[in-house]
Amino acid sequence: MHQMLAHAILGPMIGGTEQELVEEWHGLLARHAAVHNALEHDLQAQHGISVSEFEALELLASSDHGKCRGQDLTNVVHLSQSAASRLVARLERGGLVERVMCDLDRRGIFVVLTDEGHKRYSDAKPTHRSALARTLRADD
Amino acid sequence: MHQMLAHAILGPMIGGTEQELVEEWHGLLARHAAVHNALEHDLQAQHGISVSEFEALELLASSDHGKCRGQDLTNVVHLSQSAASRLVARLERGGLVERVMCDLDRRGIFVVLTDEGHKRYSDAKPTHRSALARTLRADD
DNA sequence: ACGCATCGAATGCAAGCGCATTTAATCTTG
DNA sequence: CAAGATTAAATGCGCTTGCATTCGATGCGT
Repeated sequence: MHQMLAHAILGPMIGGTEQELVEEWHGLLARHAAVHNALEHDLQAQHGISVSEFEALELLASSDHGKCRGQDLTNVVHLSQSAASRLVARLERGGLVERVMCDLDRRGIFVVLTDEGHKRYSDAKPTHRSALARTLRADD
Repeated sequence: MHQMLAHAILGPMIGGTEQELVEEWHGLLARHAAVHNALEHDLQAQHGISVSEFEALELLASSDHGKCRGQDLTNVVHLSQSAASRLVARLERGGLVERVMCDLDRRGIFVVLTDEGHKRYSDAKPTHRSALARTLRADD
């Protein structure tokens, strides 16, 4: 309560009032939810893929030969290792990706973008960018 | 590809290069994941509540008489209506909250913070703020 | 006052998530 | 070189989520 007064009287202090931290966090939450929901809806409706799946495809498309190690995917998608594993399994089931054995380290795998996967990514990209442009700057 | 060159040669243009939108989105994703994971871990480990549950308790604690309409909760937690309903059910099961009939509009409910609920919120609050302070400014 | 659209909330259901564990391959150390 | 530690990935499990639907209550137009 008196924190709101301090803010009103002294103006926004750029340091790190508890009040300010909470406001920044709520802003981050709202912003994230808005963009994520829009992306999820548009990508799902128009191309049948989720946000995480798109991020995975994007990493692959920007990689050499459309291939990358399974672990690199895990780092990118902000998901647990198990969830990332199942994400690859889904993409494979959908024919967007293939899993190939890694010769040098036979524990690991390579995830490789198929032609169909590359096409789906290219198709989805404008939808993705458009949703970003619409929602990322909408509420400033 | 030429987008990266444009960025390197012309410098960051503050308008809305596609490249810039994507970078801003990835930053938002990373930031959200970092803070959310830390909050979720700390709140769960030390107080047995999730981030959404904490947000709900915080709304209630800041409301008059610790009561608010079910729909107000839905708006705050960035969850679907059904998920919010189950969230209240969980909180009720845990004894942190009670559902009471709303007399004026008997479709709706009031969600009321119990004494135990208020205590759990007060206990969790420092943990929450501490995690925010640690993660929200950590990676600038 | 009646019937119909709308609203607030709850619930069946399938899918996705994280945690913990498992399996197999690789690295380390004595 | 053998045994234990470590790593990459997959999987069983319980929980949470969103979508679609349902149910009762309310508001509105005629």
